Amino acid sequence: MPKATVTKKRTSARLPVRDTCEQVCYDAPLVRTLKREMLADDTVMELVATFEVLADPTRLRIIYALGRGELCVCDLAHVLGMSLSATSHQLRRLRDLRLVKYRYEGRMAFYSLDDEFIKKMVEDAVQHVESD
Amino acid sequence: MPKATVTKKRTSARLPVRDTCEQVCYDAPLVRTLKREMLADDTVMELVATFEVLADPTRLRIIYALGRGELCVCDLAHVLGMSLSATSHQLRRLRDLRLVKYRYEGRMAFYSLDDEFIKKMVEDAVQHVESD
DNA sequence: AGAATAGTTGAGCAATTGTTCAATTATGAT
DNA sequence: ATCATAATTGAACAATTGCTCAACTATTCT
Repeated sequence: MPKATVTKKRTSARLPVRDTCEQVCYDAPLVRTLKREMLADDTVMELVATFEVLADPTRLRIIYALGRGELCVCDLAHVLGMSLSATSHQLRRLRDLRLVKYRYEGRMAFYSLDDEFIKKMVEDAVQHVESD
Repeated sequence: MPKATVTKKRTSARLPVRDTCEQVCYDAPLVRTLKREMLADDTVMELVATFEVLADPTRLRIIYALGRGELCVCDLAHVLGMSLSATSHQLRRLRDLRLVKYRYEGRMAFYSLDDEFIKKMVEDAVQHVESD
Protein backbone atom coordinates (compact mmCIF):
# COMPACT_ATOMS: atom_id res chain seq x y z
CA MET A 1 0.00 0.00 0.00
CA PRO A 2 1.45 3.23 -1.12
CA LYS A 3 1.83 5.84 1.43
CA ALA A 4 -0.84 8.45 1.11
CA THR A 5 0.24 11.99 0.97
CA VAL A 6 -1.44 12.61 4.28
CA THR A 7 0.32 9.95 6.32
CA LYS A 8 1.92 12.40 8.70
CA LYS A 9 -0.83 13.51 11.02
CA ARG A 10 1.25 16.17 12.79
CA THR A 11 3.06 15.32 15.96
CA SER A 12 0.88 17.74 17.90
CA ALA A 13 -1.80 15.08 17.87
CA ARG A 14 -0.05 13.58 20.90
CA LEU A 15 -2.29 13.18 23.89
CA PRO A 16 -1.64 15.02 27.15
CA VAL A 17 1.52 13.73 28.73
CA ARG A 18 1.41 12.42 32.27
CA ASP A 19 3.05 14.87 34.61
CA THR A 20 3.42 12.43 37.45
CA CYS A 21 5.85 9.64 37.79
CA GLU A 22 4.08 6.46 38.66
CA GLN A 23 7.06 4.22 38.90
CA VAL A 24 10.35 4.30 40.65
CA CYS A 25 12.88 4.98 37.93
CA TYR A 26 16.07 3.96 39.47
CA ASP A 27 16.95 3.66 43.13
CA ALA A 28 14.08 1.71 44.66
CA PRO A 29 15.79 1.03 48.00
CA LEU A 30 16.63 4.69 48.59
CA VAL A 31 13.12 5.70 47.60
CA ARG A 32 11.69 3.23 50.07
CA THR A 33 13.97 4.47 52.84
CA LEU A 34 13.06 8.07 52.14
CA LYS A 35 9.35 7.38 52.05
CA ARG A 36 9.76 5.84 55.47
CA GLU A 37 12.08 8.41 56.97
CA MET A 38 10.99 11.60 55.26
CA LEU A 39 10.42 14.56 57.57
CA ALA A 40 6.98 14.60 59.16
CA ASP A 41 4.58 17.24 57.88
CA ASP A 42 4.51 19.21 61.10
CA THR A 43 8.29 19.11 61.33
CA VAL A 44 8.48 20.55 57.83
CA MET A 45 5.95 23.24 58.70
CA GLU A 46 7.87 24.24 61.78
CA LEU A 47 11.13 24.41 59.84
CA VAL A 48 9.53 26.47 57.11
CA ALA A 49 8.12 28.87 59.69
CA THR A 50 11.57 29.26 61.21
CA PHE A 51 13.29 29.96 57.92
CA GLU A 52 10.46 32.20 56.70
CA VAL A 53 11.05 34.62 59.54
CA LEU A 54 14.66 34.99 58.49
CA ALA A 55 13.88 35.25 54.79
CA ASP A 56 13.09 38.95 54.94
CA PRO A 57 15.58 41.83 55.04
CA THR A 58 13.68 43.84 57.64
CA ARG A 59 13.22 40.99 60.10
CA LEU A 60 16.76 39.82 59.59
CA ARG A 61 18.11 43.26 60.44
CA ILE A 62 15.78 43.54 63.42
CA ILE A 63 17.09 40.26 64.79
CA TYR A 64 20.66 41.30 64.12
CA ALA A 65 20.15 44.68 65.81
CA LEU A 66 18.38 43.25 68.84
CA GLY A 67 21.24 40.78 69.11
CA ARG A 68 23.36 43.77 70.09
CA GLY A 69 21.01 44.95 72.80
CA GLU A 70 17.54 46.01 73.83
CA LEU A 71 15.93 48.78 71.75
CA CYS A 72 12.73 50.79 71.78
CA VAL A 73 10.61 50.67 68.63
CA CYS A 74 11.53 54.24 67.71
CA ASP A 75 15.28 53.66 67.92
CA LEU A 76 14.89 50.42 66.02
CA ALA A 77 12.93 52.14 63.26
CA HIS A 78 15.66 54.76 63.20
CA VAL A 79 18.40 52.17 62.77
CA LEU A 80 16.45 50.35 60.07
CA GLY A 81 15.53 53.56 58.28
CA MET A 82 11.93 52.41 58.21
CA SER A 83 8.60 53.74 59.39
CA LEU A 84 7.38 53.08 62.91
CA SER A 85 4.42 51.25 61.47
CA ALA A 86 6.42 48.88 59.31
CA THR A 87 8.76 48.19 62.21
CA SER A 88 5.91 47.55 64.59
CA HIS A 89 4.20 45.19 62.15
CA GLN A 90 7.34 43.10 61.88
CA LEU A 91 7.88 43.14 65.63
CA ARG A 92 4.41 41.78 66.04
CA ARG A 93 5.28 38.80 63.85
CA LEU A 94 8.42 38.19 65.86
CA ARG A 95 6.43 38.53 69.08
CA ASP A 96 3.81 36.05 67.89
CA LEU A 97 6.56 33.55 67.19
CA ARG A 98 8.10 34.30 70.59
CA LEU A 99 11.41 35.26 69.04
CA VAL A 100 11.47 38.59 70.86
CA LYS A 101 10.27 39.72 74.25
CA TYR A 102 9.30 43.23 75.31
CA ARG A 103 8.70 45.38 78.35
CA TYR A 104 6.94 48.69 78.64
CA GLU A 105 8.33 51.80 80.29
CA GLY A 106 5.72 54.52 80.15
CA ARG A 107 4.65 54.72 76.57
CA MET A 108 7.82 53.19 75.24
CA ALA A 109 8.21 49.51 74.40
CA PHE A 110 11.63 47.93 74.69
CA TYR A 111 12.27 44.84 72.63
CA SER A 112 14.99 42.26 72.96
CA LEU A 113 15.84 38.87 71.48
CA ASP A 114 14.29 35.86 73.15
CA ASP A 115 15.48 32.87 71.12
CA GLU A 116 19.03 31.63 71.38
CA PHE A 117 18.71 29.21 68.50
CA ILE A 118 17.59 31.86 66.03
CA LYS A 119 20.26 34.23 67.26
CA LYS A 120 22.96 31.63 66.77
CA MET A 121 21.65 30.61 63.35
CA VAL A 122 21.76 34.21 62.12
CA GLU A 123 25.23 34.73 63.57
CA ASP A 124 26.48 31.55 61.90
CA ALA A 125 24.99 32.56 58.57
CA VAL A 126 26.43 36.07 58.82
CA GLN A 127 29.86 34.64 59.55
CA HIS A 128 29.57 32.24 56.66
CA VAL A 129 28.49 34.95 54.22
CA GLU A 130 31.08 37.46 55.41
CA SER A 131 33.93 34.96 55.21
CA ASP A 132 33.94 35.54 51.47
CA MET B 1 -6.75 90.06 73.32
CA PRO B 2 -9.78 87.92 74.18
CA LYS B 3 -9.88 84.41 72.96
CA ALA B 4 -12.21 83.97 70.03
CA THR B 5 -15.11 81.56 70.42
CA VAL B 6 -13.76 79.29 67.73
CA THR B 7 -10.76 77.90 69.62
CA LYS B 8 -11.88 74.26 69.56
CA LYS B 9 -11.57 72.99 66.03
CA ARG B 10 -12.55 69.28 66.63
CA THR B 11 -9.91 66.71 67.42
CA SER B 12 -10.40 64.98 64.10
CA ALA B 13 -8.82 68.03 62.48
CA ARG B 14 -5.44 66.55 63.44
CA LEU B 15 -3.06 66.57 60.58
CA PRO B 16 -1.51 63.39 59.25
CA VAL B 17 0.72 61.93 61.91
CA ARG B 18 4.37 61.39 61.09
CA ASP B 19 5.08 57.75 60.68
CA THR B 20 8.78 58.14 60.92
CA CYS B 21 10.84 58.70 64.00
CA GLU B 22 13.10 61.65 63.49
CA GLN B 23 14.88 61.53 66.79
CA VAL B 24 16.63 58.94 68.81
CA CYS B 25 14.31 58.15 71.67
CA TYR B 26 16.50 56.49 74.15
CA ASP B 27 19.77 54.71 73.54
CA ALA B 28 21.80 57.07 71.36
CA PRO B 29 25.14 55.25 71.74
CA LEU B 30 23.69 51.89 70.73
CA VAL B 31 21.89 53.51 67.81
CA ARG B 32 25.16 55.07 66.66
CA THR B 33 27.01 51.77 66.98
CA LEU B 34 24.32 49.95 65.03
CA LYS B 35 24.20 52.54 62.28
CA ARG B 36 27.92 52.01 61.92
CA GLU B 37 28.01 48.24 62.22
CA MET B 38 24.70 47.24 60.69
CA LEU B 39 24.88 44.46 58.13
CA ALA B 40 25.77 45.68 54.65
CA ASP B 41 22.97 45.63 52.10
CA ASP B 42 24.53 42.92 49.98
CA THR B 43 25.20 40.80 53.05
CA VAL B 44 21.54 41.09 53.97
CA MET B 45 20.48 40.18 50.46
CA GLU B 46 22.67 37.12 50.44
CA LEU B 47 21.37 36.02 53.81
CA VAL B 48 17.78 36.52 52.72
CA ALA B 49 18.42 34.51 49.56
CA THR B 50 19.84 31.70 51.67
CA PHE B 51 16.92 31.58 54.08
CA GLU B 52 14.37 32.04 51.30
CA VAL B 53 15.44 28.79 49.70
CA LEU B 54 14.78 26.95 52.92
CA ALA B 55 11.49 28.70 53.61
CA ASP B 56 9.50 26.40 51.38
CA PRO B 57 8.27 22.90 52.19
CA THR B 58 9.10 21.42 48.80
CA ARG B 59 12.65 22.74 48.63
CA LEU B 60 13.26 21.81 52.23
CA ARG B 61 12.21 18.24 51.58
CA ILE B 62 14.27 18.12 48.40
CA ILE B 63 17.35 19.21 50.30
CA TYR B 64 16.64 16.75 53.07
CA ALA B 65 16.11 13.91 50.59
CA LEU B 66 19.20 14.67 48.55
CA GLY B 67 21.10 14.78 51.82
CA ARG B 68 20.53 11.02 51.95
CA GLY B 69 21.87 10.38 48.48
CA GLU B 70 21.74 11.12 44.79
CA LEU B 71 18.34 10.85 43.13
CA CYS B 72 16.89 11.16 39.65
CA VAL B 73 14.09 13.68 39.15
CA CYS B 74 11.49 10.97 38.81
CA ASP B 75 12.40 9.22 42.04
CA LEU B 76 12.55 12.55 43.79
CA ALA B 77 9.10 13.52 42.53
CA HIS B 78 7.91 10.13 43.72
CA VAL B 79 9.29 10.66 47.22
CA LEU B 80 7.82 14.15 47.43
CA GLY B 81 4.48 13.07 46.01
CA MET B 82 4.66 15.94 43.55
CA SER B 83 4.53 16.34 39.79
CA LEU B 84 7.66 16.05 37.70
CA SER B 85 7.15 19.62 36.57
CA ALA B 86 6.88 21.09 40.05
CA THR B 87 9.91 19.10 41.14
CA SER B 88 11.91 20.20 38.12
CA HIS B 89 11.00 23.85 38.65
CA GLN B 90 12.30 23.75 42.20
CA LEU B 91 15.43 21.88 41.17
CA ARG B 92 16.12 24.64 38.70
CA ARG B 93 16.05 27.20 41.50
CA LEU B 94 18.40 25.09 43.57
CA ARG B 95 20.65 24.63 40.54
CA ASP B 96 20.74 28.39 39.86
CA LEU B 97 21.86 28.95 43.43
CA ARG B 98 24.42 26.16 43.07
CA LEU B 99 22.97 24.27 46.00
CA VAL B 100 22.66 21.08 43.98
CA LYS B 101 24.71 19.54 41.24
CA TYR B 102 23.57 17.11 38.58
CA ARG B 103 24.83 14.68 36.04
CA TYR B 104 23.10 13.11 33.08
CA GLU B 105 22.92 9.43 32.30
CA GLY B 106 21.07 8.96 29.06
CA ARG B 107 17.83 10.87 29.47
CA MET B 108 17.92 10.73 33.24
CA ALA B 109 19.26 13.52 35.41
CA PHE B 110 20.75 12.66 38.78
CA TYR B 111 20.80 15.38 41.38
CA SER B 112 22.79 15.63 44.58
CA LEU B 113 23.53 18.21 47.24
CA ASP B 114 26.39 20.58 46.56
CA ASP B 115 26.48 22.91 49.56
CA GLU B 116 27.77 21.71 52.90
CA PHE B 117 26.70 24.83 54.76
CA ILE B 118 23.08 24.52 53.68
CA LYS B 119 23.09 20.82 54.43
CA LYS B 120 24.42 21.41 57.92
CA MET B 121 22.01 24.26 58.58
CA VAL B 122 19.03 22.09 57.67
CA GLU B 123 20.34 19.20 59.75
CA ASP B 124 20.85 21.49 62.75
CA ALA B 125 17.38 22.96 62.39
CA VAL B 126 15.82 19.51 62.04
CA GLN B 127 17.59 18.35 65.18
CA HIS B 128 16.49 21.43 67.07
CA VAL B 129 12.87 21.06 66.00
CA GLU B 130 12.76 17.32 66.63
CA SER B 131 14.29 17.63 70.10
CA ASP B 132 10.84 18.69 71.27
C1' DA C 1 11.14 6.26 11.10
C1' DG C 2 7.86 6.60 14.98
C1' DA C 3 6.33 6.11 19.68
C1' DA C 4 7.33 6.36 24.49
C1' DT C 5 9.84 8.23 28.33
C1' DA C 6 12.66 11.71 31.37
C1' DG C 7 13.08 16.09 31.96
C1' DT C 8 12.77 21.21 31.05
C1' DT C 9 10.47 25.43 30.38
C1' DG C 10 7.13 29.54 29.79
C1' DA C 11 2.63 31.36 30.63
C1' DG C 12 -0.98 31.99 33.72
C1' DC C 13 -3.39 31.66 38.13
C1' DA C 14 -4.36 31.82 43.01
C1' DA C 15 -2.43 32.69 47.30
C1' DT C 16 0.65 35.07 50.21
C1' DT C 17 3.47 38.95 51.73
C1' DG C 18 5.42 43.61 53.11
C1' DT C 19 4.58 48.14 52.99
C1' DT C 20 1.88 52.47 53.30
C1' DC C 21 -1.96 55.05 54.97
C1' DA C 22 -5.17 56.31 58.30
C1' DA C 23 -7.29 55.58 62.54
C1' DT C 24 -6.73 54.37 67.36
C1' DT C 25 -4.89 53.67 72.22
C1' DA C 26 -2.30 55.19 75.95
C1' DT C 27 1.03 57.83 78.29
C1' DG C 28 3.36 62.33 79.22
C1' DA C 29 3.67 67.37 79.00
C1' DT C 30 1.65 72.16 79.01
C1' DA D 1 -8.59 69.50 79.49
C1' DT D 2 -5.73 69.57 75.38
C1' DC D 3 -2.01 68.51 72.64
C1' DA D 4 1.96 65.82 71.26
C1' DT D 5 4.31 61.51 71.15
C1' DA D 6 5.19 56.10 71.17
C1' DA D 7 3.27 52.42 69.56
C1' DT D 8 -0.31 49.31 67.63
C1' DT D 9 -3.54 47.84 64.30
C1' DG D 10 -6.70 46.94 60.05
C1' DA D 11 -7.48 47.72 55.28
C1' DA D 12 -5.71 48.05 50.80
C1' DC D 13 -2.39 47.73 47.21
C1' DA D 14 1.62 46.05 44.61
C1' DA D 15 4.88 42.56 44.13
C1' DT D 16 6.27 37.94 44.51
C1' DT D 17 5.74 32.98 44.59
C1' DG D 18 4.62 27.99 43.69
C1' DC D 19 1.89 25.22 41.28
C1' DT D 20 -0.54 23.41 36.98
C1' DC D 21 -0.97 22.98 32.21
C1' DA D 22 0.71 22.49 27.78
C1' DA D 23 4.36 22.52 24.69
C1' DC D 24 8.92 21.23 23.83
C1' DT D 25 13.76 18.71 23.65
C1' DA D 26 16.40 14.75 23.80
C1' DT D 27 17.18 10.02 24.40
C1' DT D 28 15.75 5.09 24.08
C1' DC D 29 13.20 1.31 22.21
C1' DT D 30 10.80 -1.20 18.53
